[in-house]
Amino acid sequence: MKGVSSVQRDAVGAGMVSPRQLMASLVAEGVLTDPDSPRGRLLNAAARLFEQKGFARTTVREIAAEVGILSGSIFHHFASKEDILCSVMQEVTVYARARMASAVAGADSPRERLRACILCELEAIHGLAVPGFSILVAEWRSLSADSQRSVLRLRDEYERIWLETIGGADCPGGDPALTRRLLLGALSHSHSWFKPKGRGLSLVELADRVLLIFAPQ
Amino acid sequence: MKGVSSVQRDAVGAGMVSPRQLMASLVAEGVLTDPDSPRGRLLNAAARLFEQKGFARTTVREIAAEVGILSGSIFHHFASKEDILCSVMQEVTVYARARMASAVAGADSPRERLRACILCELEAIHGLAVPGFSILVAEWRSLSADSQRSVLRLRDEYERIWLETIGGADCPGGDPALTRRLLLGALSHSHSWFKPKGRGLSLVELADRVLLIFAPQ
DNA sequence: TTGAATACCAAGCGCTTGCTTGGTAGCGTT
DNA sequence: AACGCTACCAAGCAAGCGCTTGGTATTCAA
Repeated sequence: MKGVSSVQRDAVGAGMVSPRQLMASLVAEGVLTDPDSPRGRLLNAAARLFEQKGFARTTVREIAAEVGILSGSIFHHFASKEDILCSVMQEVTVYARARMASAVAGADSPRERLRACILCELEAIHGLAVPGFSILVAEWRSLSADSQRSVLRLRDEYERIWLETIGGADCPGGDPALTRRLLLGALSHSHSWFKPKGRGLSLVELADRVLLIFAPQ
Repeated sequence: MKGVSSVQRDAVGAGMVSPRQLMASLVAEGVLTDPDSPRGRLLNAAARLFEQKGFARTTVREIAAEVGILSGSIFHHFASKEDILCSVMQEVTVYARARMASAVAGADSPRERLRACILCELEAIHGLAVPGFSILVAEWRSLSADSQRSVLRLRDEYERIWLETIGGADCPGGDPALTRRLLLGALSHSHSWFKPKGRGLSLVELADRVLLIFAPQ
């Protein structure tokens, strides 16, 4: 059981399986691409670039260069550039869903579960836990309608966890779907202003502030 | 005084100057481009296209075709494609700022002022009042650092109004800057899910729900 | 030993892109 | 009548793009 005694854990993961363990089991299940395979390395490089510069401003030549191959060789692994984006989003969604399920499972009270959801998504958005997560919101329009559907299908359970958690906590308004949408907007926008370094808020503090607004005690 | 008796007003504008009047006075001041001039028509067409398909997926040929000229002729009005985006953002910011100032001036209590801000921004985001507003958030990264600065300078007063209004209402947390950031995220994300038609929420109802969360009575 | 599969290279095709250049038509001023 | 200004056209350039094609090295099972 290597990796269990890993020193650094992210805040949500305390008491849960390690990120590495989680990913390894998902790879073993066959629902996630092995990050050490050629395809996996391409997906990671693409995710990083899409997050940094956006989909349209990233070229296949850059993605290829990032893993040390020529641009044409990419198309032995993906049908098109959009296929790369779609695959990145699918992988990110699968991993984020597993992480979210694990996060709420480790929380006891309804309010603690909501806190775990918020923190889990914040960590995903800021690349601490799920590299490429912010692409899901930022580059949604770059995806064809068909690809959008394929990602949405994977995202369903992720959102179901959210809705049940919000429904369990007593949030004002009594409309979990609306609360979720406002929360998603508020949290994902933090990607463009939150700086973890410095004397400002930490991610955990931010999560608590958000919790205080959306589920006042 | 043509246009004053305009039948349709947006919700925030009740009792205020009409959108046409406001824009006309800003044009007269020289801070806004006349929408009937060649440059103004190009800016409007570009704003519409950037909003629909995004900056990167819009070509200068499409913008030109929208106003019935050839692509090369665009560059007698703008230095580059990015200059078009920057100009759109500047114009949008100037107009939105004037509208926001007018909105809070028409509200009496601190809480009403916050409500007016929220509704005003919602109407802007959904293109009912300020076409192209959503570009400010969606395409921010498409702008060079210099252009970002030039837009930020114009945006300062807009954000100042927000911060003072939030500071005046008693929002939980006691951190107007954080509240503003969460609000901006929540409101601008509504662009991707809110459908005004149908039996769902209206924009005014949405504003009230948001107000209830961010400034509970 | 052969054959199939995987992963990649080398070269470049066809197309689109933002943008340039040189010239012209119309209009108002002097 | 001559000038200058604005607005635009016609044509196309250079660069960059996603992607294709034909071939090669390596691996591994039969």
